[in-house]
Amino acid sequence: MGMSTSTRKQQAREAREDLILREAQAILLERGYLGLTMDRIAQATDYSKGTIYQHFPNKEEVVMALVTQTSSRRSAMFERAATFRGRSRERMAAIGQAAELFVRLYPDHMRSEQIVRAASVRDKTTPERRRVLEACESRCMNVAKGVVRDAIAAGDLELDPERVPELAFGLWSMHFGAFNLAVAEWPLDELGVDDPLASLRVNQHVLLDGYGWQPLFAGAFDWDATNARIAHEVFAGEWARLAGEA
Amino acid sequence: MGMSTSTRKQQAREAREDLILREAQAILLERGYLGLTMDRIAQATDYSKGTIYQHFPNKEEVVMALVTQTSSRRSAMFERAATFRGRSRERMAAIGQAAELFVRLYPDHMRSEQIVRAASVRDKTTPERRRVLEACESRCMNVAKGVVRDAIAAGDLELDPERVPELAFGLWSMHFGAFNLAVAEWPLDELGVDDPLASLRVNQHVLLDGYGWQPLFAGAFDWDATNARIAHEVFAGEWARLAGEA
DNA sequence: CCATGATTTTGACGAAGCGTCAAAATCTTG
DNA sequence: CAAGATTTTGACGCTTCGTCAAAATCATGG
Repeated sequence: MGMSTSTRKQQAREAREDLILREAQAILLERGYLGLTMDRIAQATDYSKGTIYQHFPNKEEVVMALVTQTSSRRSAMFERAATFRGRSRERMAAIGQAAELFVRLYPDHMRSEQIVRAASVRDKTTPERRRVLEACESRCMNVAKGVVRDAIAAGDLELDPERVPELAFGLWSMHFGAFNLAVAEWPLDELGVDDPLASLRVNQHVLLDGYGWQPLFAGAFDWDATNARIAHEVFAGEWARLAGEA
Repeated sequence: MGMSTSTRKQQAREAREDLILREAQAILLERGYLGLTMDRIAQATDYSKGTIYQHFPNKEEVVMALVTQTSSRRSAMFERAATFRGRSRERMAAIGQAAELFVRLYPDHMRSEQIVRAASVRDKTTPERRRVLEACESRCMNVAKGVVRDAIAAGDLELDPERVPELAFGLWSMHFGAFNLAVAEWPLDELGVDDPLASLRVNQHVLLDGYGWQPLFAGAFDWDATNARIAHEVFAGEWARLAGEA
């Protein structure tokens, strides 16, 4: 058995895994989590159930794989956001824009992530794949923490370095909560919240103002211009795609 | 058929429903969401499956009922918190303490709520029971909004009344996110977040500082004293229970 | 090109849960 | 207490899961 054989097999395997995930994604989108079954995946991919099980030990793992795929895109967007040329707080604003853009591009991802996070579902997945997802989160968190540290170094923010994770966690929990509330079609408007994402945009800035991170949102700084610049210089492609889909 | 007969039947029915929910709660605690089955509930209650189905059309509704029960306790705690005698921002801090106390008293509730919020699960529940849950949320939200309005009226906070829901949503999303992240046993500590609830306590105050709500957290005010007073004057019973369980 | 052994694919199968419903049990009332 | 109304029961049909022996396909040396 030559190297080329092994490679060819490996490639075929990967191609098939891609196909499985593509079809699973489509089924998930069309019929929801409960409508996603291993039999249906098999049928859609024209493979037998046994073959699907060669790739994924259960459907939770399939969903986990989908979540992981998309999550790594988010990490990449965060990393790209942090490269924005501007003051530290503008770079953090870029990360915020990345996060919002992400949920708007992949609204169904949040729904899947919610499922995968539920304890009973997560218990059926392998630690290995969980690790991958944790790594994505870690990347996002590290990008954010890096920007905070840069802010301290640049003198834009006065904060004990010990408290950097705390600040990052504040942003994360606020985003996580708002996105999950926004995506679960709960009647938020009846509670007076017409546009949760808009509220989030403000609250995130208010939080950073609370930390005294310069330049303040409640100040003379032209944040509209910054947001426009971020959209143009970092996420032009994504915004175009979003506009195209709508 | 006299009135007493009807009443007796009604009472028996309610007693049975309580029993079902109690047993379901126990099973949920012990075996998780996927381990909760209608057959097991039937077995545990010594009724047949058909009888269980007389009360709940599926297990999603059972969980929904459990979530609703506990949620209404949270609403009550919020309402009690708002009665705290103090300045507006202290009263909001009392609500914060209520929220934290609640997750610590019922950590499993958050897990169930997470499941019930997932779209695929929620779709199987009746609109009627969803309404009940929404009503609980509405109560919580209204308590919070009331305190914010009081703050504006008292001059502790300068804010366009239009933006009251926005502020409330900021707190809600931050809490919701942090609680869900804390309760899903994800390795947050590896991301530098050792004590998510402690971080939340700070971040919630930082957010309100960002809004300029007096008296500020980052000021001379003695917040430790306020927290102790809240714990003692409003939630003495709950804290005792928490200490007893630990 | 074929034989042979390794590898992969298949789908039938047992187990488990769901929700239903006709029959059995129980209760009500004249 | 008899007859009719109501409630309870659990067996049944259906769906999904995950497995595994048999069939199909592939790799390799002659």
